[in-house]
Amino acid sequence: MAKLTKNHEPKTNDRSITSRREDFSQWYLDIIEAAQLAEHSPVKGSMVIKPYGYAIWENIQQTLDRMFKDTGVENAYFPLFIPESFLKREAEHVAGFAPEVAVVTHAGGKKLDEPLIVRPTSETIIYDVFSRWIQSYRDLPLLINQWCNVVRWEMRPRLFLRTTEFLWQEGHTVHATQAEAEGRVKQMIEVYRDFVEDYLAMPVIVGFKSESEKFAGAVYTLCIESMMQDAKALQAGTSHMLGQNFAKAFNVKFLNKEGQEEFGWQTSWGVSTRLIGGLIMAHSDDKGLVVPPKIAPIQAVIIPIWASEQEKISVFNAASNLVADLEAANVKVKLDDREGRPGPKFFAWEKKGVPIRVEIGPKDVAQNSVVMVRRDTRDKQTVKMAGLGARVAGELEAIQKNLYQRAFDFRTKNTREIDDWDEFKIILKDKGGFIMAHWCSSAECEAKVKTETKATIRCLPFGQPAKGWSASGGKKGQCVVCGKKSSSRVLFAKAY
RNA sequence: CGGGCUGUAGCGCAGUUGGUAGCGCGCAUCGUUCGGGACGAUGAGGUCGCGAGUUCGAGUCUCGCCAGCCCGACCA
Repeated sequence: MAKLTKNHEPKTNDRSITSRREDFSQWYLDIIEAAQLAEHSPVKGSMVIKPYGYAIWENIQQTLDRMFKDTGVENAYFPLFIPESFLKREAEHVAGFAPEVAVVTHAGGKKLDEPLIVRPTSETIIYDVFSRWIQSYRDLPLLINQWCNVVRWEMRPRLFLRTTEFLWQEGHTVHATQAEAEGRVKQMIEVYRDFVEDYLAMPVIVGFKSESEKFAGAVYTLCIESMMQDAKALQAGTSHMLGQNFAKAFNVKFLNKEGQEEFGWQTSWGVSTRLIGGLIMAHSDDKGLVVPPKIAPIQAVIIPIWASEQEKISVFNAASNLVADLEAANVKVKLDDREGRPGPKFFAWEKKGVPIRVEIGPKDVAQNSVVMVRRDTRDKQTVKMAGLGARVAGELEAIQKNLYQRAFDFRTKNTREIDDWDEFKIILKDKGGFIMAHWCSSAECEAKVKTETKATIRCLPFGQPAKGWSASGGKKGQCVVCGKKSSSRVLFAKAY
């Protein structure tokens, strides 16, 4: 578990980001503990999410939920337990998930006729229900989302990134045509991209998963991939084109305008509490968590400083005016009115990643000013009390931009185009990061890369000149492994 | 399931050739303090991972088991 020194600094305090890569997992755990986000539960692999961590999740939920609803999606809820036979109806799906499902064999004091699985994802049970909801093309498109927990019995759990039980949302849609379904797949990955880039300030690369990495049962999978501060990749969200695979397995049919029976075209898409893990690894520093303002439960904290009782009265007086001013400017503000010295409070809020700290003491009251400190740069300045709300709001925007830019620059610095197999191996061993390399599309070459370097194909990127990698993605070349013809570069990286 | 490391107070750790349990932080009370982790005094807190064995005596030695972490296979 996390080790804190006697002064409660994360123990990697004096190290730079690069040197910390050696001990990145410990650093990551330190941040989670220091920020009071989560802890291990008595059951191996599951975690307790503490109030502050959950508050971040709630902000993620609320924002995404609004974005989904803007595209016509509605929320619903489906059962936790799924008959085992459901899982088996789609061949690829069962092959992909069977090893990691938890199975309930006994309940109510007796053995069940048919075992129930705890959902690892809900395609099967939802589509069984959909088959009864849908009769006519007039029932389409059906656009449903659910927020829930799922269970996947993974071998190596990791707080937030891969826990046995995790919270997520899973969207499931049914469409009358293939084209419409494909449009939805694209639309939702773009929603994820917007959310992750604009709110979580994590630049992502959007693309297709390779055949071997796609969702079990999908025709193809789109994903967003982000780079963490140790230059490894994190899959932050996926959107699957299911074609008619599940429709055929679960009898999701409708009558078209011509009165003919057709199978529906389906999609599913999801993001999870893993996003919180991504947030931590993308932005935090050796002082603790750094939360982008747009997702922060508390955007500004006011710390009053006083010695005498008289000072306390005047300082609190001024502080409560500031609270009102900041609230009027739509800043989520907290006044830390606890007893105690200011020093420990500074550290406590810094560890939680609150974007802006406002210090107000007798000197400030006398001069009608306050001290404002940014979490991202730790830049400290004296500013006027009047108009503080607007000033802080502006600063929050600047922090949001800066975090994105910092992550973007880091990714750029650690992304390389490689055409030589030996160089490919050396770079992955010594530096890691993203490698854009040509690939012949064969599963053999993909597997060879994985065995020899531990890197995988993260995605086959779309061209995205505006926001991401844009170099010679479209140019033809030769597979970095076997030398055969390749039509474009793909993204290789070691991943979480 | 393989390879390595670790289990002693809430957390981090020390504990010598086997001799009756310690330190730091944190916590509680009081006082002085209060602009980047204050100081003093007093105090609470332990089935030394579990179980056997050796011994007058085991945190320490032996055997077995369990748990956790790291590295691989799995993965949102």
